Amino acid sequence: MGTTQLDTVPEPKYWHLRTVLSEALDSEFSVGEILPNERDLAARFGVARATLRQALEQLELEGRLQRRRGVGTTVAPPRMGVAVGTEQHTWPGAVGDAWQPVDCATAVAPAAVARALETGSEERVHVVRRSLVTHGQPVAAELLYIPSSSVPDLSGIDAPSGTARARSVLRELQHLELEGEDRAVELGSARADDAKELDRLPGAPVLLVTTRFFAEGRTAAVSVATYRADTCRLTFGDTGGVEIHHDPERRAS
Amino acid sequence: MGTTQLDTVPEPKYWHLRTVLSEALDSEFSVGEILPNERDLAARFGVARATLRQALEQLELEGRLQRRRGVGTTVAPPRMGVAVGTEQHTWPGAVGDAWQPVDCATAVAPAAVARALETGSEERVHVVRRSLVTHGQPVAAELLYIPSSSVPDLSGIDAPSGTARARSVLRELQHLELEGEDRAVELGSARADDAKELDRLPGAPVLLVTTRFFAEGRTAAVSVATYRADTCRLTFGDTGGVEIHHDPERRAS
DNA sequence: GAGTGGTCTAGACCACGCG
DNA sequence: GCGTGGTCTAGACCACTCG
Repeated sequence: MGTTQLDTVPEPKYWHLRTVLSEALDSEFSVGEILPNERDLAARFGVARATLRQALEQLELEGRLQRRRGVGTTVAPPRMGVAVGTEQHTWPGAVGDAWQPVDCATAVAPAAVARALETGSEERVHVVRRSLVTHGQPVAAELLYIPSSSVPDLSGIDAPSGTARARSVLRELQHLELEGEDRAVELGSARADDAKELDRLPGAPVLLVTTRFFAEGRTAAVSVATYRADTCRLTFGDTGGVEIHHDPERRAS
Repeated sequence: MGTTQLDTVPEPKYWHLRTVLSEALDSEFSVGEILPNERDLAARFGVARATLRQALEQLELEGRLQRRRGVGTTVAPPRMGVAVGTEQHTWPGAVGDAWQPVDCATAVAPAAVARALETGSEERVHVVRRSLVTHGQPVAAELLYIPSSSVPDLSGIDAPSGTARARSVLRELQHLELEGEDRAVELGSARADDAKELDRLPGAPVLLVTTRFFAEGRTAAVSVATYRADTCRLTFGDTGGVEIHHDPERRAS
């Protein structure tokens, strides 16, 4: 006998748990249902609460669960598709744009943004804050950096800041002819203020979408948008995208 | 005296630690440098190792650090931009495609893929595995699902499976006229096999890119690509994208 | 106030890479 | 074999929500 050594590499407990829970979610729970609390679940599976939590974190990352302090853990609905890039490019704030202007101020852009805008690193630019809400749920927060040179006729316009100002800046922007845009997506963690706006805790995983807007042969505006990674699927192209991931019917019958 | 209660809401230790470490990375470390080990760092900051690890996890999620078991924690280089969608659409495997075919088999597609392909849920399709390596580093793994109807002339071709077969299937695909494509990006966690291929642990955060390819008025192929979220920034559009995030020079001088 | 998830601790052992 | 990060435990307390 001895050690037959045929035992496969031991799978971590939390990973195995994740799988077991995932299957249970498919077969025994429906969307919105509340799971037993963490202490009970941990006891039921015979693991420490921290281990159980590691498994839940995975499932939350995958958009399968939603946890809220003081409330409980619920089964999340499938991720919602959010259209990010359509084939026909338009300025932010154009008709049909679902984003809501929140306010506007002038500030010095972060160095990397200033570089993209080719403004001096001391130069103040317009910063329009917008937010995207779908089905009553906050989905994304955006900061739009617009140098004065892109909105030259913004002079004696009424409000110095606030929502009205934001609308004015966006309106002025439409006067430029948009020549193209350029986009990047990466993983990030929510800063404290974004987290609050998105109704998440600081450090929550988010998808950062950075867009450069080109006009008059230069970068006329830069947008940095923060999407909730747990609830969103970003779609590109006109047709809306397929919902492929996590499919309970995976196993062939 | 009593509790003046003016103390702000206590920031979690791990979050504060993340900030402190982040600033230290900017000012005192350079790319590739090895940090002190976790036990030492925890002691230095007077926290438990688990707390310190929570802060490191955040920084790894943000692409600032790279941790490898048995080796240590190093300062990560800036994320590399990976072009995902170019304006001129082409089939996978077209000239200039950086993906490497790995092998090919026939299998029953996951239910959601089968639905997109409009094949029967029992029908076997070609599954081409490909991988993307940049600068000697594995970056992404892909599964390409191609129904037989999309590659009708794939008959007496030599190899029944393996890399040669994969190439044959891709070559056949070029004969169709590509009418458009459709893409979605979401956060996921690496399955065991993907994790291995990407040189990560199971559950590592990844960006899932799902693409539908249209030809002859239907979905002719579906690609599911898994990108390392820690090292990649996905770029869309022709110009390559800006590197905006994490910029040490954030503070204006 | 009771119950939830979120944070934190102090310790143990394991899997891996490397010399 | 040694040092690294990865997993796991058993417990404590905190912050939040809701009845």
